[in-house]
Amino acid sequence: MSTQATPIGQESTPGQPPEVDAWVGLLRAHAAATRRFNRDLLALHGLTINDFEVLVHLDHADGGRLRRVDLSERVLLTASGITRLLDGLERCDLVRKASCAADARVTYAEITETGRARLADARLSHVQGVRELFAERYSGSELVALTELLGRLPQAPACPG
Amino acid sequence: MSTQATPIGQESTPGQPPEVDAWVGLLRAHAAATRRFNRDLLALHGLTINDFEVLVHLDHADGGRLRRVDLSERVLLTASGITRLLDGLERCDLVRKASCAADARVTYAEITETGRARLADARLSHVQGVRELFAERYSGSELVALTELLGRLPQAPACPG
DNA sequence: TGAGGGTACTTGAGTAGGCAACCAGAGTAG
DNA sequence: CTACTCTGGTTGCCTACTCAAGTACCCTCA
Repeated sequence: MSTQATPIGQESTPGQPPEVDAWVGLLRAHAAATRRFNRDLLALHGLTINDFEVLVHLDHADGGRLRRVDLSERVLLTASGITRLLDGLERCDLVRKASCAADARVTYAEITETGRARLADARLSHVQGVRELFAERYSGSELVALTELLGRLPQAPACPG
Repeated sequence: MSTQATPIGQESTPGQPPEVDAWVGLLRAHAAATRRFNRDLLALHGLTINDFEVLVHLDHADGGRLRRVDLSERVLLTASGITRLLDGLERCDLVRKASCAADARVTYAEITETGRARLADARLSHVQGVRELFAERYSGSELVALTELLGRLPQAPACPG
């Protein structure tokens, strides 16, 4: 019984404090959107959302390469998560390893030409999908507001505590 | 270079259309918050976020029971996801099966007394955690706005297309 | 120079959850 | 009653990820 009776199909979890409502909303929104995008991306381009995000970051990075640590911060995966994700991308030849002259510990992940091509391809339909989903429901200023609000939350790179 | 230089540690993915920014924000916010809550919830009460949500819904439901289908809509898991999640909860005796007289196909998930107790327990600290995280960053009206905005997204129960 | 501690990454083991294929009961339609 | 379809649910197989432990390297500081 807020401003507007929940427009949702089900009552989500009534009577909760507003913080919890927001959290549940985030959870549901993420679950729904994620599933949808993942499915599309996977079906059309054989990439998961995270694969895609990683490629985007590499593509954008200087020299098309990033240290694994930096990647893991950017996409919020653990180090091991990144290792395995990159394993997959390497097998598909979308990414290759490169070593660092200055520090033998680091292995760069470097996007390949195949990777760039695949990304360009996927970007087209994925970004399109994202834009549609969001544009259908939000005005420009609402998008800005949403982004700003969401932006306040994250930044727990790996282990906040 | 928007209204306010990205307050984030890294530039996330600059130059994207606003819809994509919002989407990336959602992804990151979810990843960060989820990891944190899941860890706490798991450490303190041996529950995942989804376990918790399921218990909440059961607790709130009429007779403490719901059909699996309905549960899966509420927490946005697939049918199989729900089955396995409930397997776990049943093993811990937090939930039990109950059959439906009117329709032999359905098996209710019914919260047990142990389940209610565990939930009450977990709720305390979890809700507290959620409230803190959100209250730290949002005013009351911002919370409402955020919830409303997020609420527009979901509702792809299983297979929208 | 060599011991201690931090950092980059990998690996082993385990969990969550998706998809596809399946079964069983429920509702029709003939 | 049989046949067909729809719906609720479970199962097999597989992927993505996490955590914890381990390896290799860097960087002190004595």
